[in-house]
Amino acid sequence: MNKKYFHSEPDEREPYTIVIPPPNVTGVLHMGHMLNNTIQDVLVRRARMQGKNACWVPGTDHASIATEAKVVNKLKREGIDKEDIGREKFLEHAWEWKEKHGGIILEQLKKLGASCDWDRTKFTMDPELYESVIEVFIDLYNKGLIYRGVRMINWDPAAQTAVSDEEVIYKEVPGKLYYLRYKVEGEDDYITIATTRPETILGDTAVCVHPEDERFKKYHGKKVIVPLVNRAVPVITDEYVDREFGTGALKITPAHDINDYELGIKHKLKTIDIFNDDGTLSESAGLFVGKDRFVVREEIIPELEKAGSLVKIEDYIHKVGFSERTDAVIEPKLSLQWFLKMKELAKPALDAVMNDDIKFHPAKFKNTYRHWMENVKDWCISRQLWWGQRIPVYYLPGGEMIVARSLEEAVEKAHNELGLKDVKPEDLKQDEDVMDTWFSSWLWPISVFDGIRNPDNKDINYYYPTNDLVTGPDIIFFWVARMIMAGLEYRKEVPFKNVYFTGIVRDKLGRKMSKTLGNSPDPLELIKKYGADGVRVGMLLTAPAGNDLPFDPALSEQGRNFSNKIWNALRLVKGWEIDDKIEQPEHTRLAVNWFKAKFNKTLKGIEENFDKYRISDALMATYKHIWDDFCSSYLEVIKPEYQKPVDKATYDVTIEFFENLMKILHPFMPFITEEIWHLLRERKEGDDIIVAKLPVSEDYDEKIIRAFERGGEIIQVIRNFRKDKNIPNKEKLVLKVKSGEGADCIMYPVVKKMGNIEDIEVVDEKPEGAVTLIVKSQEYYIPLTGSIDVDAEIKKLEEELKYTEGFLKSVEKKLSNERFVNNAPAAVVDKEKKKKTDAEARIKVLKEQIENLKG
RNA sequence: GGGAGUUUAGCUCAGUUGGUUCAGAGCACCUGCCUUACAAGCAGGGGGUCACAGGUUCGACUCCUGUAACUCCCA
Repeated sequence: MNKKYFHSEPDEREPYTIVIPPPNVTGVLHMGHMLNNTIQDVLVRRARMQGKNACWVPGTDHASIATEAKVVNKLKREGIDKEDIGREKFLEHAWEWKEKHGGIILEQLKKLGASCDWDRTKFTMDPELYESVIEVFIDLYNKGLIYRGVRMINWDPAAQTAVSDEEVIYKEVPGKLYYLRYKVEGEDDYITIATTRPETILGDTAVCVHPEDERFKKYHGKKVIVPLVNRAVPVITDEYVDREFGTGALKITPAHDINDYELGIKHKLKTIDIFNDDGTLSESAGLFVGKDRFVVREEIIPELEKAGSLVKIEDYIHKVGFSERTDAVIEPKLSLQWFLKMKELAKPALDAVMNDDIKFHPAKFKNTYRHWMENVKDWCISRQLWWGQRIPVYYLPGGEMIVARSLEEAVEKAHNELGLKDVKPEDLKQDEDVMDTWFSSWLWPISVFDGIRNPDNKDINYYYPTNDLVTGPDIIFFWVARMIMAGLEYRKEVPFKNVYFTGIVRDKLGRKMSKTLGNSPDPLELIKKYGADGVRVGMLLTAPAGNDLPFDPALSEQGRNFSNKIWNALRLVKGWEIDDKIEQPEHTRLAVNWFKAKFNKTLKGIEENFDKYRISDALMATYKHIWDDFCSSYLEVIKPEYQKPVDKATYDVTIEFFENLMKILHPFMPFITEEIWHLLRERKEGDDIIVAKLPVSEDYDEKIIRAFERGGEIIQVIRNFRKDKNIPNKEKLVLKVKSGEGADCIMYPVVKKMGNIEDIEVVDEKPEGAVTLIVKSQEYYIPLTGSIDVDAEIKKLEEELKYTEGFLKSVEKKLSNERFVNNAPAAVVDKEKKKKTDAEARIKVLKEQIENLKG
């Protein structure tokens, strides 16, 4: 669409805003994106058609670890080492890479039909977004929420950077449990410990036992000798130790295990860091220096055996943390990092969700959210990388820290605030690290409107808070929670009103789709095969909120078939010859009235579905309404006889119906609906469906809907009758109605047309040689010229009778239960009574029929 | 190990405050049709002890308790 319909500027209309969850700039479109963005597009298109000023802001994030890794690899292939060319040159390469490969994903989204405001495309490293991040860092630092400290962090030895707790994935892997014995100092006795990581004994600074554990009481206060390195370390006691695990004695390596670290602080133990940043052993290990941790794990065993320290080895399955980005085994490591205090920020953010200022769909994720927020830990926001916003902190040779936007500002601060008048720019050294990518993303709903730097600008005031956020539950903490914190901190207002959590797209076997498994279909191939509309429908049909979605490419086929059905309906309608002199037939008039009512009823249901964010239900309702009600029912009724023209009134109203149907379908299937819209009638410039006014449901006549249903039932028994008796549809029949209460139905003209009935007339008695059809308790007769199979008829009727009698019995049983009649609400009892009389009437009819046939 | 959630037709899921508008939908399956919009279709049809066991109630898919299986999150 080149007509700028996707673009939005603030005006007097009500805004409707979505910010895209920014995909990784170097990524390519996968099925998860398809689902996610299809849902956003449905919401945006609907809002636009409701007359709101719809704005969907697209963009990408810089994905520091992933992108840096890619650029490093590329340079490596060219024989260039990152360290050799230095920071600035490296960043040039990174930008070059971004310009070349970045944004492919946005082009792919366009193919899907995503109606983003492409003029507003943002990138987390754009100058204004970069600056926003820096401003926020400085602000939070000044508020005392950001601090620098040595903490145990998750170290990714492959990317050589710290990662946050959320970026560690724990997996169960088979390993070994090694039993090692430590000699008690000065005695001929040993304590045996169990460990999964024998290489870390080089960093041991204690052995810990449970204070109550009788087995070890005699060792309290003594020292043991760490094998190989022969270091004497104390035996300490702590209730943390699980007596059941291993031998009940635990080796303590404060530098390389988070729990050991805590114990180390508590018991004031020494800390020996035996690893280098790349996962090899350092000088302080004393042995195996320079060798990789996993190599050492193998090599240390024979050494331990030689030393007589190895007791036994058992197979053991344990959980190991892996880096989300590089899949390297995470090394807990002590490191100097920047942290953001979370407690204060979390409190209001938790409240906002719990009191429904922000609604989660489905609501079950409130639990997950609360649990995390109540146990929130400080966020490690520094990354040892170059691709990202560099931490705005400058160090003086004396160790003083200055937080400043620029070197100039830092120098100035040194002069004026610290009184260090002779500080020169070259004396200052900026922190080498950059910030976590999520530290950009958490500002996204604000920073895309420049609301951090210019908190009172037109865009932010108009578009913020945004309406809906559509994302996966896997990043509820990474992103959703933190955006809420940032929103409340910087705008004093939630960043969005609703969060729609999609499911995770899986393959037919229930496996998560991933590149490594190769089980993900290429979305663009699918689009080529089934059309963007088809794929959109296929995705949405099986994707209720929060449920995982086992994707089967065949689902897109259903979507394509639906497109096909619509094209055929158009072909039918546009193929009619129009005659403005003929009258509208009665059956058509009835069908038109019925369809109006049915349309409004369906529309009401769809509106309710959208209110509850039940997108797939809304689509299914639309789908059935078009296929079943419009194509199978309405068009079949009004369809003129072969090669006969249609009256003008009917044609006009049918086009109108068609238009309305295309409108309600448009958010789901933008391409076909726009095309059909222009084929339905001549349009003026700018009369496009994307900006058409969405119909709003009106009151409707329920009676006519019920009457049509009844007509349908009659048609069905006639059709079954024809099939039974092998009477072709072309042969006209006469239908007689037994006189009485239920004899009338306003839809008889429709029945005549659809059942190919010559005439419907009311009679008092069953005509000679006629077959009886029963709808509810109303009798119909069809006179037959040939003979009828009396025995078969009787048999059928008797089966029917038996069933109805059984039914009556169960109802009577209920009604004869005094406690039911006394306790149940009157309406329920009445309903049962009605059922009873209906059943009785039907039984009477059936019995008479059988008598007649036998007689 | 701690917490949350799920369990309804072959598959994916609806089922609001307990009462035949509650046992449903789509797909798949079976049967018959190349009927002049559409075989990517039309007309019919079969299929579920609502995970299991108890309990509350006149009445339970729906409420309570326990059991089992699966999923996710956290450690």
